Order: sequence, then structure tokens, then C-alpha cells
Amino acid sequence: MQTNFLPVLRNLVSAYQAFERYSAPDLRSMGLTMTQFDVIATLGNQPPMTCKELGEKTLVTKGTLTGVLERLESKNILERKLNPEDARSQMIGLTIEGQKLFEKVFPAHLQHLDKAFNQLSTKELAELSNALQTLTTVFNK
Amino acid sequence: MQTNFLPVLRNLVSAYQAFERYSAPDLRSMGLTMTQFDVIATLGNQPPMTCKELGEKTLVTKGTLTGVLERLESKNILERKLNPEDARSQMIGLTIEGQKLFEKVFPAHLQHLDKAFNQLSTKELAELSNALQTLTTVFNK
DNA sequence: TGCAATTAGTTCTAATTAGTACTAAACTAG
DNA sequence: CTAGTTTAGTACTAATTAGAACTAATTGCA
Repeated sequence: MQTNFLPVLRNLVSAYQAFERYSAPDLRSMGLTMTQFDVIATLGNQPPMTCKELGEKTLVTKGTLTGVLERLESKNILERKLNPEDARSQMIGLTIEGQKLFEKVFPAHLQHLDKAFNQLSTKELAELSNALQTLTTVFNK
Repeated sequence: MQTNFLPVLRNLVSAYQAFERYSAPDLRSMGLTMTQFDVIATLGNQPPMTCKELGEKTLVTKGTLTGVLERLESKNILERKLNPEDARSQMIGLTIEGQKLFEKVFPAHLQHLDKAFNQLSTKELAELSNALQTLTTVFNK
């Protein structure tokens, strides 16, 4: 058995944490956590969607999502409507206020991320994207 | 401004989550969380180290580490001794019981991880490792 | 030497996290 | 059509997480 995969794991965790440490403070200065931003960014400029759909797009599990949505709803950022097609689910969308927040926060944070990523060429970005996909596949097979 | 870095971010999160979903259940079946395993694996076959050193090696922040160590100590897996050289810090090491746990759990989990990683060649592993390092650097610069 | 700055670790808070069990609604096969 | 199964979302638990404020010990510099 080989163990030369250990550096890959360590570097995966490092990269993920580096991303968090880069991204989170910028969002916090705007009053949001990463997960909250993720939800707002996913709902922005989109028609309302179900909890399930939102969870799939943001990679947040449904148990977690309940609490996140609760907090965003209490801040009047999003609202839940009945889904006429399926009474088990709800349609979740941004309020006017949430839409305004999205329009302010989304481009600002993209700009912040771009400061990091513009160090890389389009080719490098594509390679990175592929490498990460390979890694994901390895765990899911 | 370009936005073609978004797939990279999404794939980074996907890869990290895929790793967690692959690794965590195997550890849970042995009664450990990923963080607890990380601490035990770091302390195994090593002389005792300080909290700070342990935090650096496991990529766990000190505030979090306090609680993790507390739980492992209460299960008699590790023990803290005074550091004669610096009264602010402690030396943390595995107990005999902790050492036995390490010897059982560490190779078992490596085996589990190897089942995923043996799909990749040595060359692919090296490339992945490099790609992840590049990504880390981008955020830390 | 003695005071200021740093360092190690704890404590506290708010949030996220996975997972499990649960409720209610919708679907499906016979 | 109806009983069993699946699905959507909530409730709950235990653990981790970052961050900030704090205590105590140490170091450094003047």
C-alpha cells in the first residue's frame, strides 16, 4: 500500500482553509457568513426555488439549511412561499431587501476573489478545475 | 474582471466535501471524528508536543483544539503534562490506551483511503499535490 | 532591571456541520 | 383505491469552527 496520497490530502485541506481565510473576513465585513453568502448568491437573479434545489446548488445539507434559512428569514433577506405544485415543499426567494443586499455584496465579493485569482491564467484555472474534479471522482467511485 | 474562477471554487468545495463524506463514516465506525483522528494520528509514534505545535500540524485553531483535547482527555486517550521549559504551555501525548487506539485505527483508515487513491498513479498524485499548492499560494499572497 | 509587547492556552459566543429520527405529503404498484 | 414507499423539510444532538476577549507566563528592549 502506498501512502504518497497523504500530501494530497493535506494540501486539499490547506487549500480549502486558505480559501476560507481569504473569503470569510471579506464577507464578515459585510455582515455575512460564507454559507449565508452562498445562499444569497444562489438565489440572486433567479426565480424562487425549493429547499432541496437550494441545498444541491450550495452544497449545504438540508439539516443545516433549515437553520441558515431561519436566520436569513428573520433578517428579512428571504421569504418562503407555498409551492402550489407540491405541498411538501416551499419556494424560497429573496425579498426586495435581499435583492438589494445581493446586488451590493455579490459583485463586491467577486472583486475580492478576483484579486486572488487574477494571478492565474485561464489555462491554469482550467487545469485546476480538472484536477479538483478528478479528486472528487476518486472519492465518489 | 473574469469570473472563470467560479468553477474552481465550486470544485474545491466539492472535492473537500467528497473527501469528508468518504473519510468520516469510516472513522465514525471506529468512534472518532475526523478532527479527533487527525489529532491522534499526529500524536502517534511521536514525542509529546505543545498545543500550538499540534494545532499547526493538524490545521486546527487553538480555540477549537481546547474542546477537542478535552474530550479526548476525558476518554483517557491523551494526557497533558507540564512543560518544564515554559510554564505557559503543556506537553500533550497519547496515553498507553491512546497509543493502542492509534495502532488500531491509523492503519485501518489509511487502508480505507488507499482504496480511493490507488485509482491514481504516482504521477497524478504529484500533479494533484502541486495544483493544490498553487491554489493555496494564490490565497495566501 | 522593569515595563511593554508577545505568546500559550482557555473561555465564550454565534454559526455551521452531519446525522438521525420524525411529520406530512405525494407517489406507486397491485 | 389503498397500503407501502419515497420525498421535503423540521427538530434535535454532539461536535467542530472562527473569532474575540481574557489570563498568565515569558521575552525583549531600553
